[in-house]
Amino acid sequence: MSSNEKNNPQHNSDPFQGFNRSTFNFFDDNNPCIYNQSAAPTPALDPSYMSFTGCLNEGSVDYYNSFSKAFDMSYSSSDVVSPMDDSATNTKRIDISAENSVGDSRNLNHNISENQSTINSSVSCSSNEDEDSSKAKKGSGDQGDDKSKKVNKATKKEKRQKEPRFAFLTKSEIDNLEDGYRWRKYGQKAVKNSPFPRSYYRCTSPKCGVKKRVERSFQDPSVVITTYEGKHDHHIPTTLRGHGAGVFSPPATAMGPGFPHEFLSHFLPSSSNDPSGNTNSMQYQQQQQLQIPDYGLLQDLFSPFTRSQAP
DNA sequence: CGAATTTGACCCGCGC
DNA sequence: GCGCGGGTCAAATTCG
Repeated sequence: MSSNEKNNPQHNSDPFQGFNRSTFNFFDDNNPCIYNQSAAPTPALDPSYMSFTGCLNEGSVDYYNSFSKAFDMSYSSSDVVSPMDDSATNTKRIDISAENSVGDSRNLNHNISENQSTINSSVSCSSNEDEDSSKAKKGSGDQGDDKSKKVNKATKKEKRQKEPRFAFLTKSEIDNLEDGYRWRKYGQKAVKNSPFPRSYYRCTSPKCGVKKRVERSFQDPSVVITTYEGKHDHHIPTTLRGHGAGVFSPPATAMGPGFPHEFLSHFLPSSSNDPSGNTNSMQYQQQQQLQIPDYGLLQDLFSPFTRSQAP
């Protein structure tokens, strides 16, 4: 929590406040995609930016395939995510290992510093089985006085599956960006070489093991690095308390473009787990929307998601 | 008073 | 083997 967030009137009154001038890039190593979301149209006209649609056209693979790959976890554990090497975006290629994709902000900051006008976000797709299974279950439970916990952890270790990981660089004044899901903070750590701490959040939904890490770039404090890990097995809660409640349904549609975190969050629930069975249609809608070669129409991009989430 | 956050301690992996 | 850094836990604290 940071009391800062809680005391932040913007955060309380308008969860989208911080998103208005956000720039999101997401891509994988095969299909660099940048989605520039900005209230001001200027950045979209900046040649250094690639529009979302342009991104789709540019890449040989449609964006859905891109994300499919991401969720299919075709990468190996210590894979290197090479976000992009695209002169059109004036961005240098950097290699971000799964471990460092977000954890090591030095790489990210390096990337940022290479081009302050283009914020690169890595959708780092990594099979973190080893990392997750080993690291997810540590701490006091292993302290010898509770063997049952130890057993549970071992069990969980076996069950633990590969978790996709997605990192975003988001230009926002708000650290904890609202994405429609409810998160509980379970830790905070100082980041080496950075004055800004890294916060660890876990989805509050039962049985949903999705985690996210939030940290701020020390070289560009306006950039928030958010890493999602895992897939939500549920829809965005509609009973969010406070600022979250009801934000994403009608308002998002009315407001135009939704927040890309929300956008991505709709990818997170696996289709097989979707009880409503309409995921495919959603994906279809997404693809259809994305075919529109007009940046302005991106305002409609997220509407289908928002509508479909209504219970 | 329940829920969420804070924070120090702890564990583990990795590099040296 | 040791130290460092990342990640997690859980008691204490704060908040609504």
